[in-house]
Amino acid sequence: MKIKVKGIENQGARGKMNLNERSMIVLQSIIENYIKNSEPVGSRTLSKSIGFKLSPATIRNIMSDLAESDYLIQTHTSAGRVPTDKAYRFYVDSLSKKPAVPEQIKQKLSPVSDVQGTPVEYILSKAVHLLAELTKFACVVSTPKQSVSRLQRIELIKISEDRILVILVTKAGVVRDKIIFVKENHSQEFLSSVTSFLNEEFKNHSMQEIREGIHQSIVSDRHRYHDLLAHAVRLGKKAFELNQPGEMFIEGQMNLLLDSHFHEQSSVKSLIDAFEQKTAIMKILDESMKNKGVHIHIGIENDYEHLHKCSLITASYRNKQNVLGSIGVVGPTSMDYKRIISTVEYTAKMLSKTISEQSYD
Amino acid sequence: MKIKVKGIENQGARGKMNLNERSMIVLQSIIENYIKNSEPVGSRTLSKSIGFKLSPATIRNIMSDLAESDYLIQTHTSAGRVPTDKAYRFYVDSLSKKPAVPEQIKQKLSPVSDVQGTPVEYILSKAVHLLAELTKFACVVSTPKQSVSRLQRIELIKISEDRILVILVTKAGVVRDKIIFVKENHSQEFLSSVTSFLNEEFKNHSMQEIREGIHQSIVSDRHRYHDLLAHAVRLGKKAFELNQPGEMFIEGQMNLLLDSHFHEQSSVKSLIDAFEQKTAIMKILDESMKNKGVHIHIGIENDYEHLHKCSLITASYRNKQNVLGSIGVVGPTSMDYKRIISTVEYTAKMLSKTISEQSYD
DNA sequence: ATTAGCACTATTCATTAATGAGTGCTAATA
DNA sequence: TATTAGCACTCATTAATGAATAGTGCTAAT
Repeated sequence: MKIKVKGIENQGARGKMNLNERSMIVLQSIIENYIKNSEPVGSRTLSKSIGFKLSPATIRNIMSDLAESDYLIQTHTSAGRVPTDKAYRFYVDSLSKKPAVPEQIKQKLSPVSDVQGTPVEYILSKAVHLLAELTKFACVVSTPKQSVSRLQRIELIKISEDRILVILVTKAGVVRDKIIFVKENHSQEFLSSVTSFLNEEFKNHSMQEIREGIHQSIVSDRHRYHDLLAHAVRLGKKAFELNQPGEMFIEGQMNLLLDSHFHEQSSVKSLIDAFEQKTAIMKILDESMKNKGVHIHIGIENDYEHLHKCSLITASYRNKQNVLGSIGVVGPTSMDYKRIISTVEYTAKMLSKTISEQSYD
Repeated sequence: MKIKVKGIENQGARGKMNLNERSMIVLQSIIENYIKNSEPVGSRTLSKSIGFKLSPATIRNIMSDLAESDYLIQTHTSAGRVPTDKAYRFYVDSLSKKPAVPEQIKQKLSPVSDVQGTPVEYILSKAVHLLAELTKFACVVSTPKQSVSRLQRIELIKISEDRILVILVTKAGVVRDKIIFVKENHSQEFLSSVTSFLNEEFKNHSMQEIREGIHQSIVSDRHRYHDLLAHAVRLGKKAFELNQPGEMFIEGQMNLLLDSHFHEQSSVKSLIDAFEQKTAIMKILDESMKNKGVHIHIGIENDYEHLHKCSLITASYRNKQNVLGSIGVVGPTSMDYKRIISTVEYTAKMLSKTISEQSYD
């Protein structure tokens, strides 16, 4: 069987040519082979594993072209070829139809919905744990951003003479508590009044809005004429002050060490650094909240240098109202993108579903 | 200079002899040498590094005896000798005077007290993070056990028709929340009454006591005559039900990989397993709460097989009233015990101090 | 009891050679 | 003109060898 090649803009100069259909198939085949075996793939192997008949020599020519266009590299002269990040990018972009999530994976992730009714943090940690188990890579999940979520309820509880416990419950079902210190010794009855006032005033508003609203209340002077209001505003300001930075749960870091890629290369130190200062990964997760669907960051595409040997697959999770956070996988650039992408996507979906059902809107 | 040897029960048979003073010094010297350089130590090296004059040959004799008594092993015939777990046990037991904590370490741990006023979990994570940074090993800390801590306050908040948010504040300053599902649609006023009742009834009692107390209330039938009481008991039972298993924070797992010992031996897999199913380490932390002071588990002494190449140094932390949890270090058996022990001890002390000051008794 | 001396042993390191997987190029072929 | 067979060449990997080294154990002398 011969394959008809419709060269798309196949200009003379090889180095600059676009990929024709056949070389695309060859490239895909190389990539999938490499993903599977983690070993440079040579023309002979490929000639066998590829769907149609093509001699090693011909394949060598194609591979040579692909190498010239930076889709492949050789570790040394007599070695097979290895896909570059550019190749992986091509590969994931050409994955048009997402494969159905295997029943087995669905089943392994089902415990996520079992923990419905528990604190959101617990659901998240369950999800990220299972994801790590399934993918055998490191997995991360960011806790719901406080600023976007909207207030379901605030409660002020007197704990001691100078301490008040503030409980914030958001529509997403997230409970945050913190202790604020006050100079005046308020009675619990008084705090109850303030609580009622704050709830009436701010329920259903986002934390962001509330902070701004309170700021305005302070700027306006209507509260000067009302003692309760004045105190409510002052306490509220403290209560709603954002002090907890966004958190992130990490699971399965150690998985990466079993992966041959990280084991051989001495990029272990890099990985350690990457997870040590979590900011870079956190940033990618935050970014992922801005758009729907699965996000893919391949190797060199990452801003942070220590992640240059890694790919990140992320997807945001949400309740009915808002995007809350994201969950993702950190693995080698040669990961099985098909599988990981669909798994992450499905996990995010499960997470969204579970959290939505215990949200309050 | 010659060293007079007062042999303590130096019976003829070498294999069964106790350690005389000189061989003790030699053993200590070997251990400290090995801890420092991670390399088998030979008679020649030792002859130089030891405090007093002794020829390599003599030292060889001593070492031979020590090897026969299972304090040392050789990796092969022509290698120096390496301390066994038994040797490390001897070593830590003979560390009578704990060295003062270096000012530098104190300084690096000072941020622990800076986070006073934040949730206990945050203080814990700060402490364990710093400990990992200081020791360069993996560190763990268990969150306060709910059962032992005593109730400062309970609050029931109506969230939706069938959901009630329960907030438990313990004397230790730990806030726990959970959502319980109910069939009846209670009004918030009613919940407030129940709240008052529960607070009056159970404040200052340990969770354990409360659970038992409520059980008794149910067994007795006095509540049958009182509607509020009946509901209070029913809600309280749900509210105080223990559903969150003890948690544990882990930091610096990756540090272990940089350690030459784990790198060379392929015991990495074991370590991964150990941290994967956290129960074994959790059990050791729990155990550590039962007695005061620093606890040391050396290699083979650990029940859990995957920890046979590790030593664990743990210490409990507490508030004024109760032991709350423990913090610890997981490292290679050849860790610098002196330094690690004093660091863990000091960290636990800092933790206790910081948490005590924001406890409510 | 201690030590010097010496034979012995096992690791480590560098060198060498053989093997093999894979390429690039050229000439033959369909 | 596209494909293929054939061959020379390259480089990593492996095994084998031998020299250097660090260490011990034993024995005889001090």
